Amino acid sequence: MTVTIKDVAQAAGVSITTVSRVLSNKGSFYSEKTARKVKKTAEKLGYQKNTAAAELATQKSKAIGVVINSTQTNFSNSIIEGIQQEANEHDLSAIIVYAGVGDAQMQHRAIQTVIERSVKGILLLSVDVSTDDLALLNQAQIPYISLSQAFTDEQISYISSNDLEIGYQATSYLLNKGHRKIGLAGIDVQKNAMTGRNRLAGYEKALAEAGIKPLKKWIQYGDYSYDAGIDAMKKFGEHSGMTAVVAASDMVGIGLLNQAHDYGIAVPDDLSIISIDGTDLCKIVQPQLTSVTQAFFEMGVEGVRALESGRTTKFTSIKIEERGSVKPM
Amino acid sequence: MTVTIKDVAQAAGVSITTVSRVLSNKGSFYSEKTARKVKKTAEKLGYQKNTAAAELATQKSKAIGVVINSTQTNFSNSIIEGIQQEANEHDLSAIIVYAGVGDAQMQHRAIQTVIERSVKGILLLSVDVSTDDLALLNQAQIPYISLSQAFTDEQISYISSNDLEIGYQATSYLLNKGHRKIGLAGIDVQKNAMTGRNRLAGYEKALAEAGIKPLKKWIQYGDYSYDAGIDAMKKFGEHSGMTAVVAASDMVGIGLLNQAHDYGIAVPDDLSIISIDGTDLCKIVQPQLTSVTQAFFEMGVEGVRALESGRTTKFTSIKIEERGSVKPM
DNA sequence: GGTCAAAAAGAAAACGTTTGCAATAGCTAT
DNA sequence: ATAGCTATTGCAAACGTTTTCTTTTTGACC
Repeated sequence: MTVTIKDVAQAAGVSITTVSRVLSNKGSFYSEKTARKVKKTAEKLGYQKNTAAAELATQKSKAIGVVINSTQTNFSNSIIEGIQQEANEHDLSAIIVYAGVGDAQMQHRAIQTVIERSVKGILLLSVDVSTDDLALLNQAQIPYISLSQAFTDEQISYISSNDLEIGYQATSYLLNKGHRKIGLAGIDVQKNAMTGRNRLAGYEKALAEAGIKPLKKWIQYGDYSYDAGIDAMKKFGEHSGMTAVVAASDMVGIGLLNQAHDYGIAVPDDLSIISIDGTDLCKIVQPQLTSVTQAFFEMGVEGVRALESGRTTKFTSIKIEERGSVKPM
Repeated sequence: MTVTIKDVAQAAGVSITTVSRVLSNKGSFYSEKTARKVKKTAEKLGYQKNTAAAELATQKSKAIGVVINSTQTNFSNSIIEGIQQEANEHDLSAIIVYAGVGDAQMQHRAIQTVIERSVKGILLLSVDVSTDDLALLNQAQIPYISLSQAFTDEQISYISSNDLEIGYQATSYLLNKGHRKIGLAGIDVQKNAMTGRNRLAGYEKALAEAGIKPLKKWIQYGDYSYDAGIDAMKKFGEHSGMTAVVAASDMVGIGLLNQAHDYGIAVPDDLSIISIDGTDLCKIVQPQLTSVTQAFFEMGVEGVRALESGRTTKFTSIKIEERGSVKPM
């Protein structure tokens, strides 16, 4: 029923070898004339390549697997776009599979799926790799890279922002604006990924350098979500005495913003907020959120490049974008 | 290097047939004892199935292809989650390919990619199918369904909201609240998809039933984006006389909201806004946006069900969610 | 026209599964 | 013990490509 290379060969009056060579552009093993003929009949017959067969024959895949944790989706789109663009460049296709949210079993299964498709490399998007996952990954002999999250475990390569630097710069920025009582909201320090712990370390470092010891209540943990922002603000309370907060993500920043609004705390007049991520969300709230912006698109691009060229551990750039949510003391 | 079914067979002292049957759970063609033995050796050797080979042999795929237009990404996540959940249910995996934004060639190529992987079905997410795409799709003999967008072309099955009804209900809701001068912002009526035209028709129908003929300037076209919302509000101007607007999407709604804010127009006191989509974005702006909420997750679920069961054209439910952006006259 | 190298084309094996069919082993009923 | 089952196992072909190795064709040169 489906038309194969064989049908094309027959119709064009050549061997399947020739058809294969023409259709996969294998240099100059054929004449221009036959090439034209083959291409035309292929077109006419509506031939579609069978990737499964090709990959089986060549023993290599033209696909990269992307495993994505669907929780923090507001920046993963940018990463995926970066991946997609660079993949196109290398004539690769991306197979994206969702790992659910916080479901260890589903996540394991997602990894399994891409491995079984014997992709040439795996990109892990905000995936909190477990020991089991790691074992599976290593056994499969397929290169993999974590995107946007760093791990202590030496064997996990990653491409991400330098989270310590993020925490440090965000906090320093506020210090430079004259703030002294600075909070940190929404970070998660329980995960395998180092993200939360590193940002916290950066925050503490900047504060320490300024001779400030943060009160315990200045630091509110959470899962980077909008609700975590709301909760953090509630924990801070209406009269915290704090003048500025570093939000662990844009969503946390917005949660903070809205709860502050409910409390009648004006941003940035009464409270300054700087959020981490710098996605488009920052621009659609009022006031717009000043942010430490990460280079998500670039992470995607660099991810596939690293897969192509061998492993690399690398930080992507960050920059502070000033909008309207921070005011000097 | 990679361990195959053959290695497992050898190590376990059985034929590859038996291994194949055990590992793919083919009923009771083997004894419990051998099954255990095979499974154990497979595990020990770190065997991973080669999906390409399996799909080639069975002539059928356990994957569905999802082609997604990356523009309107704020609701596609929900759809994808629905797809993913239902796919898991059916032991299917989803291959997601991005079609870029408004790049006809890249879109065509994305469709090509999933076809070449001979998936068992294709889901098109907010893809504005062109004539060329359609030809390709039809020729491939693979069932496909458009999600979230309907087309006039009879041959394109779709699962989406009833856009006429959306426009009608949104407008009627405002009419019931006593509004008379009602605008419509951000719709696109140029595309192949009927979305924009249907919503416009619903809007006009509701107005007509109330005996109102909309002024030309009440209707502002756009591409469903945040900027389209900003632009629309600018076109409306500071003194439009309108008391309510239907926004073509949440992003448009937020654009409207912010530009209104800049003009010193209070929402909902001076202007009511109802937006179409009802994603989480509605809840993170101030005031929260009242919306006609679409069942995106359900679209995803129904999409893979339809692919499993044969084609269906079907509308998913919509409902109005009252939040803070509409006020009775 | 004959020689020879280069270019073009083809035959066949290989990739790792699944599966129809054949073969064997293990029973039960005689 | 034997025929006749059934439950289990194995052989070998098939899936649609790619690629190595051979063979054929072409055409440039004398």
